[in-house]
Amino acid sequence: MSTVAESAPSFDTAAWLAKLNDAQREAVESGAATPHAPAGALLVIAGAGSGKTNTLAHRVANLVVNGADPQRILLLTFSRRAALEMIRRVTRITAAATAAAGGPAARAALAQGLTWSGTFHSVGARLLREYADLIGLAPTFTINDREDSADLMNLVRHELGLSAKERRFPAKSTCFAIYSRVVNTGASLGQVLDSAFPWCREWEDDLRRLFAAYVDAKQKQSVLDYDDLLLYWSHMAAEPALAADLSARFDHVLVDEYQDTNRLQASILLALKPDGRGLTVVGDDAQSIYSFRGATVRNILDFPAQFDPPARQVTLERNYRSTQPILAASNAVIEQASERYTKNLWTDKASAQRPRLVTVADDAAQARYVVEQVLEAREQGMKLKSQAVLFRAAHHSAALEVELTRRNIPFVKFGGLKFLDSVHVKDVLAVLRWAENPRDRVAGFRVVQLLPGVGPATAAKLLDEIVERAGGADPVASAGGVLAGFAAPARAQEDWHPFVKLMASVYGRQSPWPAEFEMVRRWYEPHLERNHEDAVVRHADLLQMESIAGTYASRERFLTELTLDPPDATSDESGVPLLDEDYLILSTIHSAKGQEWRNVFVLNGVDGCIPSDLGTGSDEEIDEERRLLYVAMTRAKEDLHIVVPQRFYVHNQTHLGDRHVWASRTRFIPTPLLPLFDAYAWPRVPVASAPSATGLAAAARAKLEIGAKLRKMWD
DNA sequence: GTCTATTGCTGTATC
DNA sequence: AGCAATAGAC
Repeated sequence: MSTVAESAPSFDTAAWLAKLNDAQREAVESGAATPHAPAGALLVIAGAGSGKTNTLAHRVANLVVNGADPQRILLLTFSRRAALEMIRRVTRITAAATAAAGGPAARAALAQGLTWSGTFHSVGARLLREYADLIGLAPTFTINDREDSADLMNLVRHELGLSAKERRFPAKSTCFAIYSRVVNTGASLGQVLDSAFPWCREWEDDLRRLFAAYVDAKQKQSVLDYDDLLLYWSHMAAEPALAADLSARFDHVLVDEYQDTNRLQASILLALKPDGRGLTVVGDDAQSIYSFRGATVRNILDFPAQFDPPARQVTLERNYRSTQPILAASNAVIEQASERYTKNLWTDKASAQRPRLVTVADDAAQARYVVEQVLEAREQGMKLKSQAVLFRAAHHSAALEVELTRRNIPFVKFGGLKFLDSVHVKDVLAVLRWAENPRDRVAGFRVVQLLPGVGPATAAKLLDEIVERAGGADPVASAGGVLAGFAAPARAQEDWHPFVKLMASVYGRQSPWPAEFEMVRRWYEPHLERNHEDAVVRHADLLQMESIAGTYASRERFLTELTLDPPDATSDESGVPLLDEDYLILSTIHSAKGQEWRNVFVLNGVDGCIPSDLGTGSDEEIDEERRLLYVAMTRAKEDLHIVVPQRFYVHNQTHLGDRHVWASRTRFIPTPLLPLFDAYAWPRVPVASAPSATGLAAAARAKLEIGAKLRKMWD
């Protein structure tokens, strides 16, 4: 086999790019022939199911094949799952492209990897650690997830005396949400309060004080929250001395899901590639569903005009995923938006089956319907894994989960509560985080209070002593000593020594990495048993965690990656199904992004769920909810069921407590759109007494209207 | 100072 | 249903 020359080899590109359509091919090849002198910015508007991932992967592969250095390619994706998928595809495509010409050199280069591939946050974390010394950051900084951040906010809130107000101050998670929104959108506190948190308006001044103190606390403790990863990065990139160095690291920057980035992220890109050369962004304005996180669709719409000459735009409109009837219904739903979108999807995949709009009596019937249909499809050879149930909020699947468990059908749920959020897992992680960074007050506060007899006051005293003893120096050196010499309260005496011993060991890194986890777990076990009735179940979680810990190279990597990219599936009590086993997918619509299944069920297609009654404030919010339904519908390849329970159970409605609510069909499928659906009630009326099909549909509609009337009684 | 019981309030989706 | 603040017992 001959080796490939150093210069760009000339392959028969037609062969491996032949499967792409014209638009895709343009997106792949535009400006990619000269990877060392990248062309101007490129925007790819890629509709749902238009082969976006594949196109992006081809583009990266094409760059590599033409001689680009994979390590100088920055590939920003929405999740680590997406990043892994991208790497897998690029590797495969590159291998295929170079095999004919016998290109081991290109393949070898790729094997060393697309090392800079990940989410904005994880790439940010890596860069910040590398540049930490230059920007006055302790390289051992730890990263707070949302809950840790809220806990820190809470500590600060108490210190400022905001908890003892006459009228109750906003909850810690609300405070943090407000703060985060201000940071991510770049709007003022007042604007954010007006638009998203009007009920907190009266607290503006106190909130401003709180946020200032929160920022101060983070800096003193060397902890960063998610937003800081972007914030520090953008400030770093804005610093001329560092900016040159940063942007010179990467020849190509490619961003997936650009519609879900926020202003901070856009500013980072602009700082990295001010003239747009080598910059490619891919996204779909109709699938923007993360504005609650500060994402703005303006990023993608305004992208071309940011550069001179403006970015080149390629639009992928051909859908390869769904059948024509599914696409027709999805297009009709999105067309009702007040905002126009940049494309219309089409397909030549014909089918006689329209998407189904199924009316059922209630939650329980909805669960039975789904189970029955899933099983029927499986009877006909469709694997459970090819089927998915999607819903707006994590708890919408509760009844279904019960039914699936009862019928012994394995499932994996994406989204919702992560097992990282459970107290026992957080306890163990807190020990490790505190060891990594003894300044981390949230972690320390939590750990010390695990000991019986130690409460907030004692914990605060101890943490103060550690910081005091260290002076300005790294507290790792002094923390062990402070612990050993601390006058522990009488009730904690018995537990104190083992605790000191444990911490001394982890501070001193006396055990190599995964072994250290085990040591911490063993220390924690008695506390677990003392505090929790269901210690056995929780213990199993910790063991699972331990095996996960073993897959990371070091404590620092483990902690960082886990907070930035937590495993996103949760198991039910029956345990995680084995990977080779078949299981049904349950997912929030948000977590279903970028995925596809042959058979898709959308739960609770009713007003109050989609749109969520929390998201019906403004037109923008309603449009986002509409896009959410659009995203859900366009996940389906062959069959789509939107289930509409006429009555569903809500809990904790203000003043009224738990109750049943009469629901009406989602406003996103108004009556004129009904012909695009196969609408029927389930269980079906027995054939003998069944009215004609149209009569049945009319009957179903009449029923719905009654539902709406009844619902109005409660408004 | 810590712990438990009680009462009142609460905004979804996620890196 | 789960968290936050408070009261009262140790």
